[in-house]
Amino acid sequence: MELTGDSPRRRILLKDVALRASVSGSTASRALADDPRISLATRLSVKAAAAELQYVPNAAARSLRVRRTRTLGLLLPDLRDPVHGQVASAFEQEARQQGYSVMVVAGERDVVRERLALRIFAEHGTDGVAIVSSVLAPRELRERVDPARLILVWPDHRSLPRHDGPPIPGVIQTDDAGGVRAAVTHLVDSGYRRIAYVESGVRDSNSTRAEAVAATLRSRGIRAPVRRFFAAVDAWRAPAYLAEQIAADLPEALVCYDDQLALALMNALRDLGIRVPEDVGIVGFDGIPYAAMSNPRLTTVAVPSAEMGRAAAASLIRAVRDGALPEGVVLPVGVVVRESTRGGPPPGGD
Amino acid sequence: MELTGDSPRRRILLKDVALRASVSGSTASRALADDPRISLATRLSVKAAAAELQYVPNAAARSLRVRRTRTLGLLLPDLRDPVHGQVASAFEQEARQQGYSVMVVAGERDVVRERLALRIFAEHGTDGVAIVSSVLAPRELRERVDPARLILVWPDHRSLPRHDGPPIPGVIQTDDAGGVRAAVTHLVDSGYRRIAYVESGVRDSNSTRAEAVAATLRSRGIRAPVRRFFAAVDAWRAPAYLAEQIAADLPEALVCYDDQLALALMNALRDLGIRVPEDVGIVGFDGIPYAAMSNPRLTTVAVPSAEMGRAAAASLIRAVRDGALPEGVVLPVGVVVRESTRGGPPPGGD
DNA sequence: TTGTACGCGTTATCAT
DNA sequence: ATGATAACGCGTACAA
Repeated sequence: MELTGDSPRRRILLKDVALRASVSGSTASRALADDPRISLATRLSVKAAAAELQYVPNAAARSLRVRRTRTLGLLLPDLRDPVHGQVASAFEQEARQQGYSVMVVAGERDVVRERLALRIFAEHGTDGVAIVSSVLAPRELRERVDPARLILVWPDHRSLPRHDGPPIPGVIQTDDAGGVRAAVTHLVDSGYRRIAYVESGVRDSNSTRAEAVAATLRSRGIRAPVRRFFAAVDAWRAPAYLAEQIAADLPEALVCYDDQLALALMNALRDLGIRVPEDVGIVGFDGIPYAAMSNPRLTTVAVPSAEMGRAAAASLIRAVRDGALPEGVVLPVGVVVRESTRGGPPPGGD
Repeated sequence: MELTGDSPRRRILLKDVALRASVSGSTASRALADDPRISLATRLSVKAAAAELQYVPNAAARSLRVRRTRTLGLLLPDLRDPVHGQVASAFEQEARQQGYSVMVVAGERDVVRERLALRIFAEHGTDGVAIVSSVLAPRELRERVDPARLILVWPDHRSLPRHDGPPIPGVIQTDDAGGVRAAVTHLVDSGYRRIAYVESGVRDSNSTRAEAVAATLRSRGIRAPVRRFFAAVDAWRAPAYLAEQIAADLPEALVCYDDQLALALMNALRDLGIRVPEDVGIVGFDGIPYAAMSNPRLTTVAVPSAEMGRAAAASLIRAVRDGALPEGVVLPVGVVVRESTRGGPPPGGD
């Protein structure tokens, strides 16, 4: 069976290229890898042959040999919300620029799905994995994934040491507490006193923010306990009930778990005839683009989501290359004062 | 070298499992695959061994053999915007539920990057690929990717036959023109006459919408040519200049390329003292969640983004399984009337 | 500078 | 019902 049996577009193999360039398979392989031991002439002719035949190397075969896939695993809670979309986007972009592909899995804040994701990554032999705000404990993560090839993108998390210690290798953190502190300081400086926090779900990041609100108020000598409202995880879809609760005992300002919730709440409060910021000040968290376009524009604690994704990919690739975790990073988080709180700039800014 | 040489966590192989269960490699393989020829007893004992050893199969080796990767490629323009985030999310979710992993690449509306993506998919041997609104022509796509394993998620696109013909196999379309028609009809019925379209970039989907606006107005006997404003691709980031242009010759209503642009414009017009909908009506496109939370809430043409992603994954998997493209799909697109146009419901609805 | 031969871990064919 | 063996496509140690 010679050249005859080429049925509908058989896949081109390395040996086809080699044959065409009249060299051996190994030479072809080396030529394509720009091995300096191969003469420039043959290198060129092999590449020409590869181009003509539209040769595409088989990643499976290659990774079976070299034990690397040039693939990264990215596990995050959800691709829908702007923050994680931004993180994923930046991660993928950085990875692609460095020659890595990325396999994404949305864990949906579900333990089972997250474990499954890790298994999938293991099966596919991703060179490294990055995990964004998982519900699995860091400890379990490091058990299931080679810790030397694992980057954690973690908001200021309770189960990790506080950010004011040294950065933890392989961990990208954000100074959530610092951001909240700045926001609450802004509120207090603007004369707000009766400040409430609107919680969301039961995630750790929520507690961090709640505690930061309370701590800052305490440090400013405001003794009344901070009022807390509880929103379901997806409350932003149907915030009417929550808005009513809040309206029934309206504080002077609301610090919300995130921008989605803040925007939804602002929207629902409007239906109740409550004006922002005249009747109540509102502060969000995340700094999504829509926070800058709402009416009134939302004062928020802005997190560098794109930088988180980029840094995660960059760190992960370095970890893969060096075989050791790079320095951890703590990214700054700051308040952006807009129109939903008093003391901000006059309308028209931003 | 017996059991001694197990240096830092050697990876567990199938033969380790086989050894532990005292069967051959082939039996182990079959047992794990639930091959009925293997006795139930050995099947169980093999699985037990695999579990104890935490065996994880090597996908590279497997796909080298079986020529399938249980991996899907997803190429889309951008993971940042809500629409594609939604599509990606639904795609990944459906794929995962059916046992497939997904490799995403953002093409960023760049020809080179899109071609690179296709090559990456080819190298990794994805079982199929889905392409969302690419800038590459369908023709080129079908040249570079096996057309029997290629799903196109295509808004009502000029280079494809119109949606009112039969659906095209392997293509998920949306009835963009129909949606725009409904929106413009709503405007005309509400008394709007001088209607302008705000374009974005030079993409085909833009033309489809622009033409649909014009055609609908014509069919309603409005003879004045529709005024067109031109926004750069990323105009929503800095819409002030565009807003000034529009304000200088204010039409009665604006139909915008998409919601982001509409929201940004509404925001910028506000700075110019122009009220919506009193001074000008605004219609968006996409139906992103924030359109429902703006002030005033945005009237928009809603596209079923999640369903697009889900359908794409489902179709692709069927294509992979059956070796042939499933029926095409045309998804409905409808106008959602809110507060940014007159004739909508009174404030408080939605 | 280039070619030969082997092995990566798995599944499938063929024998038993 | 199970085992031995070959093959998937590539990279590389070794030989020439």
